[in-house]
Amino acid sequence: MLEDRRLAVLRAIVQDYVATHEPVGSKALVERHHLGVSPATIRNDMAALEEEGYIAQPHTSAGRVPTDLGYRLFVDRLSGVKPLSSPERRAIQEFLDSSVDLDDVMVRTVRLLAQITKQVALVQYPTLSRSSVRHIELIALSTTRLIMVLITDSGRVEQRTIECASPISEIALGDIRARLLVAVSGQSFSAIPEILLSFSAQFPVEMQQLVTIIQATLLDAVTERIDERVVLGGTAHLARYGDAFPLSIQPVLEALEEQVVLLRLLGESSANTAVTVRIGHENPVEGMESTSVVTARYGIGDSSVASLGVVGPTHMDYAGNIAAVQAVAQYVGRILDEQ
Amino acid sequence: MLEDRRLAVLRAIVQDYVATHEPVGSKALVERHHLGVSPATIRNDMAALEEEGYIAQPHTSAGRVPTDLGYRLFVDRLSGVKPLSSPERRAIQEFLDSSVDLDDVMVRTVRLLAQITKQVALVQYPTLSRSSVRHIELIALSTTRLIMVLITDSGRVEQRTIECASPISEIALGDIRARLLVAVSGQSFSAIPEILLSFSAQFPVEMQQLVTIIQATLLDAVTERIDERVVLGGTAHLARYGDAFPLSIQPVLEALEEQVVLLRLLGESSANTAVTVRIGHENPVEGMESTSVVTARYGIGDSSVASLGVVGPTHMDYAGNIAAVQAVAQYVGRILDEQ
DNA sequence: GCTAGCACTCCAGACTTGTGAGTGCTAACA
DNA sequence: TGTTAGCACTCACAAGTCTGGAGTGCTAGC
Repeated sequence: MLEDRRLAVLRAIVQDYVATHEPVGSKALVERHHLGVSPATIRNDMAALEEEGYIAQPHTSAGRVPTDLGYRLFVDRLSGVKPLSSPERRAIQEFLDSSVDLDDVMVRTVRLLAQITKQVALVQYPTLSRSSVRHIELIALSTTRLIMVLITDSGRVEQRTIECASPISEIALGDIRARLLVAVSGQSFSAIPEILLSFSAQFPVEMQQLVTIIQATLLDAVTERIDERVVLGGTAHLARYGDAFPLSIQPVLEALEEQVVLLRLLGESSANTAVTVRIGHENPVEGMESTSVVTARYGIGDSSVASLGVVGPTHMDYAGNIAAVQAVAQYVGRILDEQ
Repeated sequence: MLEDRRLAVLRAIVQDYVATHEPVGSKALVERHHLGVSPATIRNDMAALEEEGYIAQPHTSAGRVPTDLGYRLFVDRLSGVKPLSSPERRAIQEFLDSSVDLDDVMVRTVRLLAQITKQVALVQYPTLSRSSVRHIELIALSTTRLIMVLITDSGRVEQRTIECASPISEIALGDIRARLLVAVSGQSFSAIPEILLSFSAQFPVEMQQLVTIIQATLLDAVTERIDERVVLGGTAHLARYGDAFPLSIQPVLEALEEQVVLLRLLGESSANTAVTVRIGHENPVEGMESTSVVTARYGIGDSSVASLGVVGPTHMDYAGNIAAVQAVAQYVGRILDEQ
């Protein structure tokens, strides 16, 4: 009972603080939420909450502000998800439905997510490790340059230009192309390295150089992780906080320019479908100690393939953002499924 | 002579203001630049310059600040380019030399430019209108979906997925593929629409639907302007200005999220190789009245194909930025030439 | 266990004041 | 005619002071 009210107080503090960005005091609390007790009582609860580290005072005689720990408790036990309205859901559906290819889906998703949440949005490209080769093409651009185009069963196209020291004969190239096609077509990416091991053996010594370089390029293409690409959008929302944003937004903007950082932010979400929230210093990235990250895995079929999420100040609307991230993750999975 | 000194005063004001971001007064001016006259004289010149609209006072008893018009005059007649140091040049060369494909060149360029100038950098993809078709491939992904891959002589790969209402027969597809290859291979993009006009006539009626959709997709691919893509980087530099940046950086960040806006910013630079500077309200984009844009065309061979540039506050280091943009444009052209 | 009351703290905003940078003007000078 | 020195004037800015009010913790009583 007592315990219950204390949590209610914490919830109220978080909600008010998120709404106003100003320290919230005991009196304002009883006025805005019908807690059924007097400010004095709330003060006792607040003292206890502060003792336990969930809230803090910027200075004496100021209201309380949730700590990272407080947000954590709020998210874990108190927030609940705020379901999207059905017009919102419909908007998502329609918006994503009209995308034409993978790049387009990614760009649209990031825009959508940024727009709904009014935060910075991140979307990671789906991993290709389970892809298999649909087609491979080798085309000469000049006597010493050629291009390799790799098409996967999911319709993804990868390209590589290859520079060769000595001139390439059309015949040799055709030969390699044909054999390569036979060898790898239909094979999964993960099987390719194995296959390539013995591939060059079937060619005469004078072609070895060319074969080797083509082989290396293909190997590079199938082992390169496209899922290390992250699309970013909505950075303008950062500026909206003005002074309310702790310190400057510069370190945050800087961090967000690094692909590596974006990947770390999206991180390894634990569960498969659940939404992960990293609050403040729980975040592994330097310079982003005052931001929170809400991420979810999205999947094609029922295997999860990559993450997406939003980044914002710790005093964000967790319930809303969690709902949005979850919903978008679901829809993206569905869209990719269809394609 | 008098005229000369007045311009020297303007130059000094711009330089000091750019360095300090604070209104500059007559006394400070004679101290920092050896103008050989007294503050009182400078004041007269300043009054004249203000009269003519080149400088302004934020308020009485404050120093002077250059107006957009003042910057304009400075850029046109006073600044001169500040050549890059040779280590800088070497760094550019090395940095760009190690790029592997077009996307990579674009990304590296934008990073480089942002880093050198400490501003937001923009790089437009080179136009393809003079490209020609090297190879075209049609590959079935499922019974109703196929992918078209178009490879240009410059090594650029364009892809499109095609959805078909009725199942596609392998034989029909092979047929179309072969004829399409004959029809368009080696042809320039600009010639393709003409060629396609009569293309579908050679197929029997039951294949018309498929042929039509493939045709439409190809047409779309060759007429789509890849040069409408712009890469952006260095947005974190915007935040560096803090309060020094007039108003908020939010509208600027918002504007920069729109591809269309980026294109307008890069705009049609007049001359071929010269650097174009748009100052403050000269800028065609709403919300960016207090930013300046320095752009240059870059070219493959000696035809100019696209633009790159930087965006920053009007009180930027024009001499430095102009030099950097020019140099990078040159190197990028050279790199693309080699490829 | 809750509440009312009270003394205490201390920020935020309003107001005041002094300082100094900067100006424009005028009169003298070269 | 252009330059300079001097002077009175303006006005933002910083520092200092004051005050109201929001918020707290504590204690005694219900």
